[in-house]
Amino acid sequence: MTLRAPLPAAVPTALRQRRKEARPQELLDAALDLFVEKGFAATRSEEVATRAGVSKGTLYLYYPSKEDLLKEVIRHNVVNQIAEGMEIVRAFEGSASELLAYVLRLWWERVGETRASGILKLMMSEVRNFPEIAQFWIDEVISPAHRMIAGIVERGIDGGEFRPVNVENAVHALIAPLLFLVMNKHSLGACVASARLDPKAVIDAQVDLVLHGLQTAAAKPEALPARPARKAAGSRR
Amino acid sequence: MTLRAPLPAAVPTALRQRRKEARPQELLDAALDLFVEKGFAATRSEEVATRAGVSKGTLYLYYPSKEDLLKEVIRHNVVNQIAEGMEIVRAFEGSASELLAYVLRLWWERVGETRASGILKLMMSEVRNFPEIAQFWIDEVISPAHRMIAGIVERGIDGGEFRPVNVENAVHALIAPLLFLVMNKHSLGACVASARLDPKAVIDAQVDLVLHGLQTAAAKPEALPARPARKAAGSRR
Amino acid sequence: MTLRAPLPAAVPTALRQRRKEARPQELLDAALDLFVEKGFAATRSEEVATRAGVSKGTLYLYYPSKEDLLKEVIRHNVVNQIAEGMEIVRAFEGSASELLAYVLRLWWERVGETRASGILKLMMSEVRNFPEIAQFWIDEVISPAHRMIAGIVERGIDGGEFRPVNVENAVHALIAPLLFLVMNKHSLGACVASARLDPKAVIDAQVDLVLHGLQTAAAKPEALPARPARKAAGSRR
Amino acid sequence: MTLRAPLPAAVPTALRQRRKEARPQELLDAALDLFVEKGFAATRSEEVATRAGVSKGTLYLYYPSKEDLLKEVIRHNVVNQIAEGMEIVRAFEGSASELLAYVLRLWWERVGETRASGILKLMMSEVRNFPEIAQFWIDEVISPAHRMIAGIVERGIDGGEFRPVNVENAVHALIAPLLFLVMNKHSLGACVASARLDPKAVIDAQVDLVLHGLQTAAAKPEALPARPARKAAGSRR
DNA sequence: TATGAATGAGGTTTCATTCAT
DNA sequence: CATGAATGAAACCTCATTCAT
Repeated sequence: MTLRAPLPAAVPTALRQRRKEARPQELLDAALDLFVEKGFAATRSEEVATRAGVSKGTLYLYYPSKEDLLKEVIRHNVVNQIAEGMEIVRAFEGSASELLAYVLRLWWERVGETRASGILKLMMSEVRNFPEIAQFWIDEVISPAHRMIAGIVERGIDGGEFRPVNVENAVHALIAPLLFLVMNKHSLGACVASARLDPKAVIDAQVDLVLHGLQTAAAKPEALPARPARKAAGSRR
Repeated sequence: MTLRAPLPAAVPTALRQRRKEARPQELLDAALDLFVEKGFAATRSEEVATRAGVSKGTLYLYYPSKEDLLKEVIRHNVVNQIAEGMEIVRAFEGSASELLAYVLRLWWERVGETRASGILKLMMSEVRNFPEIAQFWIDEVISPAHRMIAGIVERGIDGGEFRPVNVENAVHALIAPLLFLVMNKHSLGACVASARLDPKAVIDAQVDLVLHGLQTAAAKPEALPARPARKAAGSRR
Repeated sequence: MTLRAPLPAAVPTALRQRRKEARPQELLDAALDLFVEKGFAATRSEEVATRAGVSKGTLYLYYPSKEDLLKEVIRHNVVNQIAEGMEIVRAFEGSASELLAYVLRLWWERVGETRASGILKLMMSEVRNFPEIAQFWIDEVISPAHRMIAGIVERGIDGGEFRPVNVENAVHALIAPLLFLVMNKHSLGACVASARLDPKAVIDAQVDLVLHGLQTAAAKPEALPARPARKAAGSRR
Repeated sequence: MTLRAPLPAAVPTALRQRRKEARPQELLDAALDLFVEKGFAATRSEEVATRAGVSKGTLYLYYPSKEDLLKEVIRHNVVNQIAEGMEIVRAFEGSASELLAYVLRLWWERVGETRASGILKLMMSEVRNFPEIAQFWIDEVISPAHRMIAGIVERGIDGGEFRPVNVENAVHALIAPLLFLVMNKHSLGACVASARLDPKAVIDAQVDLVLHGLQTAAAKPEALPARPARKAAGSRR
């Protein structure tokens, strides 16, 4: 929670200009962090301003109300996350198993590890107070993401690589651990060091497990080409 | 989420007595529902009182502050959930696969479907504001639950029924969809009908998938004795 | 601007009860005084509360917003002022001249001299900011009052006591000085002692003048039976 | 109340020059309009600037504070209104009745109909918040105006044209309807079309009525030479 | 015990004013 | 001179908590 010191009296033009243009982004970032950390209602708008290095009044120069700020935070952190993913999926040439493993890991690097992952927690925690956001979220995030994962699973089934499972449920099984990791990162894991999970390990294990579960007997051997499956070893607790 | 009508003017003594004894439970239930629905900060203590059918002042006769109420809500909804589960696991005589399937489904019926599931969402949303709860939650819920599931997985591995996977990660893979379902139930699924998942189907699919992933080749055929594995059929979207 | 001292810690029941019932009236009175004195926008809601002897919060227990308070102030001070006047007019048995003189003087005593007269200034100053009040004001005050005065003038014309002037304009001529006195009372007259008018004298003079102007030659002599017309004397400045 | 469009990108020097010199007047006009319409406290200084076609900062280059702006608005709209009137009165050669009728009608044309009339409403509404203005207003407006009207009335009495009434009160009776019209114009009449009065008709009627009331029997017939007295006829409502 | 009127600290938002450009 | 981004005091309003009954 590094609080930036208040602006010195005189700021050179160049810097002022740069800051002005950066303001919206800085405010949105500060707001996202705080909303995720403390919840929307428990975050004071002045805190957001202070963390972004401006005064209370300045925040209201950019966003007309705290609620508008929330909506903008969501809108801003949602765009185009999916489009890019779609492209990657389309271009990928390997097996469905490889693609799934790749996509899940990539998502963690691009979203899970970044500040944007907080949006997930924010939505989980706050949608019920802002139901008009729900549909937007479904249309922009949930549906495209489902379609993308579903496409991969279908590709695997069609190519004989996966068992003919119910696609929708397989999608849930693949998405659930990502959500699990994000929630851990932004709740318990943020409070208690010992509760913190190792995301990459969990994802690898999940990929291993689910692919094992999805694959037909014939496809099994090549299951996880990228990284060797971790054996239980002594860490079993 | 039964909203009780305001008390009629004259309440027979017997009923009054009964209600008086039920007060704490009613207050805790009302508080849980509202905290889960709107978040702790966004819930007014008067709302809790009103939903429990008492006046604002009465709430403070039972709980000295809103924060104490929150803690009591959590404490109250956490006790004994685990002990019982442990007993069931110990007594179970079938295969590890059967036991896992049984435990997951049972948990959904006993917790997921009940008001108590909200505690999970509550913790996800609020721990960071009440870090002193975190350790309690870990000690009373996370650790025992992990140990319980881990015990089953280990039993399966030791008995040659499961591959020798990393137990901890397998536990996460098994728990994640439960969390996924609970979060869905209490966030998006509560706003948008079309986003609502069918929990039993998701759990079945998850059990199917993960057991497939866990089991050694030899154990495969009997995977899901209780219910037939759902085939993808035309529902694949 | 006598500020009542804050309530002592313990107030006996009887008094508490009495005060609670009196609250709305006390708040409306305080609000009226302050809105008239400083204007709506320049009056802080806490001032209203303090002048009524309660805290800020209490004000909001009775009126959900400052604007609602204003509307209630207006509504409350407008009712039934007119109905009573109508009755008096109907029952009056003397000449139209006498009735006019009587009604104008009575209005000053019943309204002009009381706190309620401030409503007039309030309306003058604030209607444009609350146009939805305008029609209410016209329907409840302006129109009935006009009809009442017009009735008297018509009675005088029909009875040959007054010249056949345009009734509507005569009404304006009769009402204007009342407004003039009210505005004086609540603006300049409230600031500068020397600017303060003697309302009764002004009304008498106005009655004298307008009746002289209205009356036919035949009716003249009895013009002002109640009080002798003031001669200019030396006070002419 | 001409709302000026925002300045085009490039303004020819000549025009810019002209505008620059006109700035103070434009700002004062905008301020007067807004203060009259919304009240001093409810008018934001940015609105004034915008209506005058300049930026917020520019306003402060001309007037050091909103309150100073108000005072300047008043001072500016008050000067010389009176001096001119005095001259007219001195030069007038007709009867006192004619002069009164002329002066009242002239005032309406020169002040009542113009933006400057708003100053009256502004004073009524705001003096109590700015008592230091009160004396200025009395000295510059009230007293001279009274003296002027009083002079005419006295001239009439001295010449045997008017009855020897109390001059001061006669002055009030003559001024009241002007105030009445101004208040109507700037309050109810500005909100509700049906409440709008016809100022010239009201003034004529008032002149008619009061002259009738003032004049001695001998002077009566010539009462209103300029315009025919309006008969009640069917318009009596 | 139960009530609900009252309180006032604290949050959201506005806006007069400043100042670097 | 003119601009408009930035400030922060101050206004409106909320709500956790108290307390007399």
